[in-house]
Amino acid sequence: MNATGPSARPLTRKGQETRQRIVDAAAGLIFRQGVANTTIEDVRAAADVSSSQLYHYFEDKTALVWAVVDHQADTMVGGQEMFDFSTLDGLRAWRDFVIAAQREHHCSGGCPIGSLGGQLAETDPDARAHVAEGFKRWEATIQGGLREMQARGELTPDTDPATLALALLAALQGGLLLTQVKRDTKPLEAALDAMLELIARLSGGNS
Amino acid sequence: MNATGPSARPLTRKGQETRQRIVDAAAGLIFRQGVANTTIEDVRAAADVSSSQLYHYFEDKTALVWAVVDHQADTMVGGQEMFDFSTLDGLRAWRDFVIAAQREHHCSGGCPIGSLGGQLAETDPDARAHVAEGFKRWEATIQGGLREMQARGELTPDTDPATLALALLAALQGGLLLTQVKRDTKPLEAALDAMLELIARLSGGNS
DNA sequence: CTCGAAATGGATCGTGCATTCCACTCTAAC
DNA sequence: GTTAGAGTGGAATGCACGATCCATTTCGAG
Repeated sequence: MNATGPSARPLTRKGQETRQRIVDAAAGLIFRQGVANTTIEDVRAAADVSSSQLYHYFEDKTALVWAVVDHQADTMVGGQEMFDFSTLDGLRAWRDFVIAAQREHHCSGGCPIGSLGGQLAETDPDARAHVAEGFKRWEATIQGGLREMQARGELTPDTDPATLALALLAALQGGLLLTQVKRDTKPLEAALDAMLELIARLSGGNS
Repeated sequence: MNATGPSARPLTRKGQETRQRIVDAAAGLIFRQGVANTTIEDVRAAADVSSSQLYHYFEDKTALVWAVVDHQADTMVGGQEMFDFSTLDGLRAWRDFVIAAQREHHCSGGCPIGSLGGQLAETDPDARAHVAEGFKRWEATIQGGLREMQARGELTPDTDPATLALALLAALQGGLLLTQVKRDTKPLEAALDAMLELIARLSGGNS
């Protein structure tokens, strides 16, 4: 779950801090400008470290990217824990939150994990696996809520929570991508509302 | 809609062919390895041209990328014309086709336009606009079908075809992204099936 | 035929950027 | 307080890759 430095070197407290500073800086830059357009020099300057430190903590640029992927997955999945995916109101609150967040960013950047996936999937198989792992954890969170919902009888028994969670995550990712490209939250709203509408209908209501 | 060469130079037939060969080669390479990992030299070799020809037809690499974006949008939108988005059966046929296509590619590459959007949105504002334009045309196709469906009374009147088309496209994009990252068609299936289920329910049926 | 422009070939250049290296300093265990 | 290894600084290297240049051939209108 956490990319280690070259050959799992031991880290002092100070070392951990520096390493973290590097990952944070890299994550921010990569989110804003993409993987390919973020140079080691950019990261070096933003994290206020020397280039040797970068290579002290990370084998090379790809290793740093892996660490960023894991970091973003942690952040993203962690940030969803405050929401309740087991009620329609909880899902709606989440929907509102996601949309508001995009609006704040002026619809730029897309999904911190998803966009990494798109950039790395065909380039770096290991990174792709890291991203896939991140999505898996994310799905699990959503799935847990839906399963709970179903256990309470608020979701038709013939619905598969795993599949529905996957569909919801896909709608989110696609909505974020279109929103990023169009610089407009409408696609994200449309995608999430459509999925919530379906879930509402699957939970007995039908309007 | 079509990126022109440096200062709209006139093109002979042979010139058009060469230009097309370059765009085709670039599109293929970029689809397989991404924008950043496709070098001018790669394109040069694949298209079997000299580097001067590349710069004869395209101002620089970004201009070539724009042409590729337009080309992919044309291909994608054109390729959907054979489907009927105004009936549930037509939509299902489209669903099957898209999924089969992914399976053939071993789930790699994602959406030819969508993945470009993800890679270029924060890097090249002009390219982002080109991608947005492509999506707009794509939406229009889907929207047309849904509107027809509604005109026949097979879609509840309070449904907005534009919004639904956007949601469907988002589900497709997200499904393709997850499928690309996971190398498994399940996410794509889940996303499209969910949207089709919703559309089915919006067209009167409710199971 | 012929002349100007388009098309082509390929060598060359310049540099952005990942990576390496070595010298020096700090930390913490014993 | 000594020492081994972690941490830091910054200069130096090397090359991949985008871009330029110029010479040569082909095309097509008049």
